[in-house]
Amino acid sequence: MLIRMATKSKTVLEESTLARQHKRKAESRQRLLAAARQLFVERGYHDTRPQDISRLAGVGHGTFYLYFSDKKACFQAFVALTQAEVDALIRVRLAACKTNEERVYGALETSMDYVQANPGVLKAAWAGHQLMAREDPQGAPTPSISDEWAAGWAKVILNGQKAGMIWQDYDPEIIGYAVLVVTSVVSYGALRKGAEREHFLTNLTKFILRALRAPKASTPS
Amino acid sequence: MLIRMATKSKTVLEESTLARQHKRKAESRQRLLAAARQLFVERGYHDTRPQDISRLAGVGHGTFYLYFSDKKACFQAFVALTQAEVDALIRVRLAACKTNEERVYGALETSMDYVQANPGVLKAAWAGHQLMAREDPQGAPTPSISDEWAAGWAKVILNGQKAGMIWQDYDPEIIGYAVLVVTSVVSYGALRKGAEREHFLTNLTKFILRALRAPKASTPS
Amino acid sequence: MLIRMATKSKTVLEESTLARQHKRKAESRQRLLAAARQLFVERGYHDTRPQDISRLAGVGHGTFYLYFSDKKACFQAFVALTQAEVDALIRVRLAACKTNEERVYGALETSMDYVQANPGVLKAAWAGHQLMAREDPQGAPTPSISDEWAAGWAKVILNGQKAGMIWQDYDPEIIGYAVLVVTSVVSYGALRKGAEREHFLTNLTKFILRALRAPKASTPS
Amino acid sequence: MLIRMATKSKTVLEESTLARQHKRKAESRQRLLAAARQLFVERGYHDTRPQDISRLAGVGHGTFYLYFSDKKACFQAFVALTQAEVDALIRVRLAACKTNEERVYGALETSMDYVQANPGVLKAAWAGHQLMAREDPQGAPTPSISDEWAAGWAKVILNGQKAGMIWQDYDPEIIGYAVLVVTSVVSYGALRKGAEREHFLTNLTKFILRALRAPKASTPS
DNA sequence: AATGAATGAGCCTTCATTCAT
DNA sequence: TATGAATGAAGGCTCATTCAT
Repeated sequence: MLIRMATKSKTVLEESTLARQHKRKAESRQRLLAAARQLFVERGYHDTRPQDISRLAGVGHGTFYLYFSDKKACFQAFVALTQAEVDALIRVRLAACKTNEERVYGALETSMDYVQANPGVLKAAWAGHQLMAREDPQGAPTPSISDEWAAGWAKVILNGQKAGMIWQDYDPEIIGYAVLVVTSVVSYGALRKGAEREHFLTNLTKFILRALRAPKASTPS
Repeated sequence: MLIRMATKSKTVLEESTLARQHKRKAESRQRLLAAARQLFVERGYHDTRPQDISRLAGVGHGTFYLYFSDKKACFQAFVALTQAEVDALIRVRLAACKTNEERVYGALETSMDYVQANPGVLKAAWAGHQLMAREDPQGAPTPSISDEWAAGWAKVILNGQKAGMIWQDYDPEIIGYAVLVVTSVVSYGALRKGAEREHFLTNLTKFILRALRAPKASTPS
Repeated sequence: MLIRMATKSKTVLEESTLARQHKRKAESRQRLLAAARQLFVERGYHDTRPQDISRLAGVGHGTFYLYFSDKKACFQAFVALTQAEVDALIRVRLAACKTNEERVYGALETSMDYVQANPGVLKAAWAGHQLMAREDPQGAPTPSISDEWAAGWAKVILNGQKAGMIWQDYDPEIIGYAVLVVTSVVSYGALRKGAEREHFLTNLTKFILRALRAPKASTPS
Repeated sequence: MLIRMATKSKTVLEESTLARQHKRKAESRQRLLAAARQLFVERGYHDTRPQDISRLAGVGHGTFYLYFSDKKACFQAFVALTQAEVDALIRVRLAACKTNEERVYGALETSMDYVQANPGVLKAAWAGHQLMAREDPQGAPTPSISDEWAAGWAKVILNGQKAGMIWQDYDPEIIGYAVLVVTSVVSYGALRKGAEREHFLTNLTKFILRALRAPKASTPS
């Protein structure tokens, strides 16, 4: 009995030790990623050193390389994280939308919310991503953040066309890309000239909707 | 006699030397800029070294610093050159336009022509420009290429509004930026999927015009 | 009762634990040494990290330092082990030899057997040993593997001289070293050009014996 | 006339400038190689840093990489230099030899002279060379110093066999290697125990000659 | 004006070792 | 005893810039 208890307690101890280590490990990665995000945003890819990230994260230099094989790998993790965050937000928002108006407005507003809550993050992720592509032409052609989103818009447009809501003569892929680009204006221009959020959003939403909407309703008159 | 000859020949020599030097000086700068453009486009800002530019230009390493105080200065010269080129082309084209349709289509076509004639140049100038801005936050806030163009579109839009051709509820600055961004799609997406030039151009032109054009209902009064 | 049981079981537990611990301790050291040998041979001293050794041995990184104070200490343990192995084999073989012919042939064959059974081990031990010597000039002047073996040959030669079998004008130490070096050829050149073992061995044996054996003319008197 | 003089003097100036630069360039390489030799010998390959070499040579850190693409490349240059030096010395010496006795003795003496004049150099070149081989298994299989020399001995032996001076039952390649290894003893053991040069040389020469010489002359008696 | 050898601060990365558990 | 996350000094190398000619 005692033996079993001892054995068990030992096991418990080991487990808790392991658990604590795992927790610590996970924490370190989190802190590194948070620091990386901050610095990549503030200084850009080339002016951020692994050392800086480590110091800001409060860990040793070498620890960085326990979690990322590379400076590049760290950046890609940052990009992936950002992409996943925005993607999740938009997905949630769009799920509740029924009309294209709502979709466009929702996507724009969600992006803008994210941009305002995380100033510069989307811009940094986007800009750095372009660099990566050039530097490593034969490396795994990291699927661009934008490509997936543009494809999403293309699908929305195609559905709109089938329903007669969107001009039939559009090429969904091209226009999908155009819509994406307009929505991306929020990540660059949001805070310029103190343009107010509402004003900004309304203008862009109208712009897109008017460009898309087929003159069906207006024809029958 | 000997003196006069010497004097004269010296003067002549100096003149021709100076002339040649000026010519040579201008030539060297040209060649450096041409080399810089090629390399900045092919490799991007960070992966292009002054030494590479000099070698490609066929001049000594040190010569680079006779014409540019800095690597950064060289890049800015490249950006300014590119901007001036495109600007001139568009200006010429738009001068002959009478309707907004023509203006939009003309601007898009001119940009696309430039992009196809100089693949990657606009993209490189744009991308690198963003880097500069971050790296030197207090330095002369280099006027963005895009800002001027966006302002141009804003003016076009304002005029259109006065003439009742464009929705009155648009903020010219914001929509000017949106139009610019859509036109910039040509510099990124032009060659994707072998989309044919005509197809691409038509789609984007329609997109912009439909977004801008006010319904006839609003014209009367 | 409970106490006694507890006490007894505790004692039992301790004993078995201790026993197991000892066994485990010995096992861990063995496994580390085996892993170290493999890696030192495959990659050489500088390209083998304690972490690699630990992983290959299937123990934690820190465990390495429970058994070796140092990476260097681990290497020296490996060298000592290798030396001991070969030494034991040769000692056994020579014990049964009566003539110098047998001794030379036996030593060569034993070395070659070892080299073929453990490819690269002797070479690695030898090469690494040289490094150690240079890196730690004031440290305990690790007795060279070769020095002891050379001394062994010197003794053999001296005996041969006394018996009139070996040239009297040889300096046993120098020639001992020469013999050793020739025998060491097997560890470098054994597998070159697929030279057959027999051929190789015969050549080297003849070479050494002819160099050593005194002419019969000098025997009488 | 004056013009031509001016032109000419300019040309002369340019030439002398180029010449001086070339000279300076050559000098830097020389100094770097000399420093590299000293440090590789004193500390071995792994404990010598490019920085150390540069500092000892009296040039900047980066200058090192103007002359050697790599630390490894620098070491290989050192090895090649050493090999060339010894090779030239031996070649000169052997050219004047008529008998094998002279050849063996000459080669040994030359090597020993070199070793005494440049203590440790041969040893360092040899030892480091072995490391290189392991570290870069697929790299250009740098022809070993020893392989060429062994081949040289093999040729000597073959000729000796044709002339009936050397045992017919030897495989020239194997025995060539054995002879080389014995001669290499001088680079390792020369200064051990203060063995006197003459004594050492004589012993090794006898050893080799007795191993090689066929008992022709002694048969007819 | 032109050259190109020289410079050295600074970057990314590795790895032998420690220590909290 | 055993673990493995954490450490940070040190290494090899790059490249924007200077300077003697």
